[in-house]
Amino acid sequence: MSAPDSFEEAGHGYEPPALRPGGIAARARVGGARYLEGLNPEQREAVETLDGPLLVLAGAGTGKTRVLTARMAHILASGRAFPGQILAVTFTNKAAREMKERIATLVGAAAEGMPWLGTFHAISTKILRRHAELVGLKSSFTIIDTDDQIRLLKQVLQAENIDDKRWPARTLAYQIDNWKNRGLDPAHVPAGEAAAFADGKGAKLYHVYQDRLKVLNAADFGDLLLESLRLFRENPDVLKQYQDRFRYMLVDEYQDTNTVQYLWLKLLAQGRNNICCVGDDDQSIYGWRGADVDNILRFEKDFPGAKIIRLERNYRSTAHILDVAAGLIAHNQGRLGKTLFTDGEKGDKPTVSGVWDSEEEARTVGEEIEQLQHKGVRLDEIAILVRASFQMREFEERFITLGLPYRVIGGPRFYERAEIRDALAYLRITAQPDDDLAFERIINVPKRGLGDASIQLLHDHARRERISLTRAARSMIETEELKPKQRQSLRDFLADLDRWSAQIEQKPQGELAETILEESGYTDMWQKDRTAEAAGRLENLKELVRAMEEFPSLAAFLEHISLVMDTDSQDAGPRVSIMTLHAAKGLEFETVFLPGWEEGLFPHQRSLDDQGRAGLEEERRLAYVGLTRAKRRAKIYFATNRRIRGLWQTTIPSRFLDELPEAHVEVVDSASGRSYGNYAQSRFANMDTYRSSYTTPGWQRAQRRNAEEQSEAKGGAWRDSSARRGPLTIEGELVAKSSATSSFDKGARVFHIKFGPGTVAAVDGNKLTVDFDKAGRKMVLESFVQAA
DNA sequence: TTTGCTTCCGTTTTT
DNA sequence: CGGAAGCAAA
Repeated sequence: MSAPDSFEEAGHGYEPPALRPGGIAARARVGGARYLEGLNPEQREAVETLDGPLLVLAGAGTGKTRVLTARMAHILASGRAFPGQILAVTFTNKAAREMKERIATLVGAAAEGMPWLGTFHAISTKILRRHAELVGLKSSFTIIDTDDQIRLLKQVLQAENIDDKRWPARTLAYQIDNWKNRGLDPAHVPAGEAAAFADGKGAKLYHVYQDRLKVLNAADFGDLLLESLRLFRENPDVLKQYQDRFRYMLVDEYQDTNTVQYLWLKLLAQGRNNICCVGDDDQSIYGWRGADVDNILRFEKDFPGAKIIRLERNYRSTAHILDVAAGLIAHNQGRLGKTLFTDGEKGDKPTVSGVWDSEEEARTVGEEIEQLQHKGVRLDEIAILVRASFQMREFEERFITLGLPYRVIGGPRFYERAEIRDALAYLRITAQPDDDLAFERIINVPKRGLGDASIQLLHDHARRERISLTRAARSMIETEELKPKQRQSLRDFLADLDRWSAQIEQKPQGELAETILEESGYTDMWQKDRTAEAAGRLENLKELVRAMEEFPSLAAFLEHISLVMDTDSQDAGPRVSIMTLHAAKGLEFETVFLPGWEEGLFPHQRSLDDQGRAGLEEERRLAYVGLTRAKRRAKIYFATNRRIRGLWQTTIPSRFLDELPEAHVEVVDSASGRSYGNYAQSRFANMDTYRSSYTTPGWQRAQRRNAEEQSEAKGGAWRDSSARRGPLTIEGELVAKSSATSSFDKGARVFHIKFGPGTVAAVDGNKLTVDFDKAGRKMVLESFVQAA
């Protein structure tokens, strides 16, 4: 990022001609612009209102992205700005990418570049790199993630002699993030909060941490925003440059902005005052990570003269679904107010079913999906949206048994996986020998006999001499401080490093990465590992190398990796999606299953305890988000019993169920024909009808189950618990259907995607009982394993 | 330095 | 109950 790019010359202080013959403007203008076609009046107004602050309140499924992209096309086509003069911010890379693609289709290559379309973080980074020295960084600064952040904080705590048991680094990291989200640097932390951590040392630690980051020439995610805000505040001339430059600003998902982001936007908008924010207060579900709904609620006050346009015409869901969602969200108080409608069909009423427990819930959902499948519904049009990820397991297990293809969305991102982070650390340390965090991460991975003790010595030396760990290592292999074995090991490692860095210019980065991973013994380490995940990890490493090849150089790759690397591995074939409600925002499915609508789980107890009414309202918005994902069918479930932390607990139907407008909801019995939880009871909130948990069938069953499970192998318990439940269709069906004989014999070695390698213990038609090396005994369908 | 055992804790997650 | 993290013993 050293070469000054086109910033200085491109459009700085230069007015683009209103219309340029032969340019985009002329092309798009002919016969009423193409990008305006098919917009409804409100959407069109939102696209054409270019001057002054504008808030577009875009309900779920009302064509928000369409408006944003059309608006950009309009700005470009009308010659009001060059691509480089539009600032367009999103929260995720995915959103940014989608927007880029859609603009490209609208206006063709003209939008190429759109250099300032990106995430808050990507754009701040870009700005920060240009003026890094003004905030005490070098433009090549490293962006560290949460993991590095915590390790660094541990060191800080240690250096300050603070017991990291009583005051965990995680908590401090959380606190610092929190401050950064609110735009507070160490000097501005409120005294009360500063005192709350480590007996008043909170602010001091924050300060020390920031200093350490500067020494390491590093910034954490929070810094990207906070430091660029500081840059603007302390350097009015720099701010002015950007204010002049950005003739038009667009902000996606404005309800998710936190305080720094808000302040940052506000500063920039003071230039041209053409800021358009798009969002939906009813879909604000990230309060717990700093998003401040008030930002959107306050818009008119913050930006005087602001215009508000509501998009309420919904193009996604049927009327009943919208009515149910509307009825629910109407229970929230702090909202701008907006009611979705559709001219489309009424459709099916969303259903609410009570089931006995989570097992029956998974079974019922599984059966319904199979029925839908028979009706011709594609599996990738079906999603299961849960409140908490532990709910996923039961569905996964059920689907494995059924042989129903599914995919779990979410989970650790690609670049957060240990193996990827390790590989990146190797690359970082090769490219930038002074990257202490990278050094520390991999110095003993794979094991080189350089454990905590040796690292501590290195640290001491580095600190004493004020040099990086790599340099410290170089000088320490010349001394007697380390034991001979360690010294040799370290010497070898440094030799490796030198050899690798010498090849940076010679080899394409992909090849270099392969070499490094080979020679360091890293690949080897995983090849020797026989756990279930090892194969996947090696696969991920290959994917990393493949991804690297897309970049022009190793440095370019490293610069982008921390912000842009995505997890999207598009595995083929239609599958049911399982994900959290949070992960579902922005997506849509024909059919949506919404299990676990019970008090305590949804709304989540923690949310209620910590946030009170605000928490409840956010949970309700989450429910709203869930419902509005459905195009045609929404199916809600609640279980009467749920196992939480190993204990069976009797649960109460969620209050949200009572809030659904009765006229638009269908209450159905569970598939087993027995409706355990009585929805009618919950409607009138008669909690007394629930017997004490000591006498409920669930508790008693749990007692029996626990007793039995202790004396049984896992596989046996599985079989047994089904038998105990009376007639269980699934097992009978599967066995009956399987006239085919398995191609595996008892004793065969097999490999399962989820459970890893194992040995076949028994064969029953197309069902195998397998003793997995790691996961224990499981019954699986033959089609789910491969010969190993 | 590494291992196996104990303890603790338990919602959501982008960058 | 199950996973992660931390800690004492080999």
